Amino acid sequence: MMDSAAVIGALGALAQEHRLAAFRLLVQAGDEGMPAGAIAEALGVPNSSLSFHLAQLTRAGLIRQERQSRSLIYTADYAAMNALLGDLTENCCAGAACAPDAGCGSGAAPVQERKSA
Amino acid sequence: MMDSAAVIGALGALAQEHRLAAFRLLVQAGDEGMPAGAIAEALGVPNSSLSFHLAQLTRAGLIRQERQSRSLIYTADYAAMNALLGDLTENCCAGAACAPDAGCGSGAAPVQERKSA
DNA sequence: CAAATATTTCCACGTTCATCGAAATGATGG
DNA sequence: CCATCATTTCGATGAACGTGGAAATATTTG
Repeated sequence: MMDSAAVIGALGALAQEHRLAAFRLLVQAGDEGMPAGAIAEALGVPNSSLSFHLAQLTRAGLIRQERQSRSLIYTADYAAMNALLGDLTENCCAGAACAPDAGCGSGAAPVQERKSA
Repeated sequence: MMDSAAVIGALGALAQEHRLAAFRLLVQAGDEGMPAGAIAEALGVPNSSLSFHLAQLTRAGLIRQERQSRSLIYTADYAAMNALLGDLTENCCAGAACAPDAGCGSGAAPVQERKSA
């Protein structure tokens, strides 16, 4: 049951090209996560700019930060994302076409496996 | 399969207090929709401000406008919202806790019935 | 401690966003 | 066609956002 402010914060955090891309990247990276530098390189965004965006995502509670020696590893917070989707689904469900059955094994990204890459 | 730009547009459209409230109101209003004035009053936002927000939601494809004599009736576009949720779900599904089973009949808002109000 | 590495914070800049009164546009009725 | 009602567009203003180089902050290594 996220409150409106949290929902708005999460939506706003994802409503930006680089942040959405970063979040998607982290979701695909799985629990292993990725260091800030790798994300910046993958996205082609300067470190300082990316740092700003990662801070936004962190503040929204969508990702988490954890230091691993020199690097700061970022990981997606699935629970937070599911809470957001759940909240949105609740408020979208008007009896009409509800419960989006997309993705989730359809073949989009069978992630979480390629952690040994 | 919304493209990134569409997803960002929709997220950005919902990431604002008054717009999220307006969208929720329209979802609950069902196919009947609501005239701009009624939304403005319900939300306690000046007409001109609300008009701006409704335009944003419309541009994002989340709501639709239809004139009914003097009033402009707005209705939520469930398909668009479901497409958004589907896209987000796809990119959130990392094997972990996927498919948000919240709402959808749980008792949140058995809407779509009270259209004869 | 000094050098090297990984990231963040600071700062200044231009852009976009949100607000709301006032004026303009559209539609209806007498 | 004039008055009225419903809504939007215009315009100005202040706040928040996105950007990226330079400097500052951790952390490991020699």
